Amino acid sequence: MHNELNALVKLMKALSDPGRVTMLKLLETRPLCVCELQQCLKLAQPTISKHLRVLEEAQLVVRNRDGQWVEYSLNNAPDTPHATFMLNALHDWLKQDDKLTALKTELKDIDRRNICARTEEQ
Amino acid sequence: MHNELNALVKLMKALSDPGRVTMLKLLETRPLCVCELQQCLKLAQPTISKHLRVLEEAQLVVRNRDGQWVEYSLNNAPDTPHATFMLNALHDWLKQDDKLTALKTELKDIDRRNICARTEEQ
DNA sequence: CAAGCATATCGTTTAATGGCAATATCTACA
DNA sequence: TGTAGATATTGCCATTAAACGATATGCTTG
Repeated sequence: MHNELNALVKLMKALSDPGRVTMLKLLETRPLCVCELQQCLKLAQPTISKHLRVLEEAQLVVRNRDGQWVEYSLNNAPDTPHATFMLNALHDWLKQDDKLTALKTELKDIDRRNICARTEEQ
Repeated sequence: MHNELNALVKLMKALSDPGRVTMLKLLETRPLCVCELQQCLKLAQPTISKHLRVLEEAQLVVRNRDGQWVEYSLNNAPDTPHATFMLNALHDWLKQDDKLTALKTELKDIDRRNICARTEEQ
């Protein structure tokens, strides 16, 4: 279905989850891989992956393999302009959110090369 | 919960349903009561009412009683600027949607004074 | 090519959503 | 006041969505 309404609804649905919005805000800082997002969001790895797939299908993020990691970044050239529009809007929003700024700070100390998913899960 | 993130997610959730988006697009034409929206959307009256409540809680529409009817219109003075922003965005979107333009045309022939909900349901 | 880590997928459970019929509430008016 | 129409609420069912553990896949490196 090449329906603009459907695409729009899918985009809005993708933005309808606090975890996914948080991910997008974190990706404003820099591209991140799954394990880095997992560290920040304290969610199980499959949950993060699934959220990222939703964001990808809404054209909000793109994936690039980086060795053993998969790096996700904000999509700055989506098929539809709506995704870009919403990413720009989101960039201006939530600037005062303490939780988000704390997470972004925390991000500075996170390095994908120092993360072991198995052991961190405990 | 005076959380901007939560409010944002609630706003996006409200925009995550094709029926609700359609309602907002129709309300761009003029204020509408429940029975008029029901005529356009072909959904049961309680369903329309429930959708309108979601839109209202997201600050996207306001309600005003007009005699025996309740008139809903786009909210142009919400507490948060996000709702206005999204209504403006929506105004520019979906301009080519055939189904929507057809509905808006149909709207011209719809008059709340000629609608009898009970009989229309058959 | 085997081991190890990162990521994706599968299967399941629980919670949230959307739809409707039935019913309650509110307004107008005879 | 009592009847009728418009809207809201309630209760219920079907579908979707979110979370997780278990497991499969992919890449890197010994």
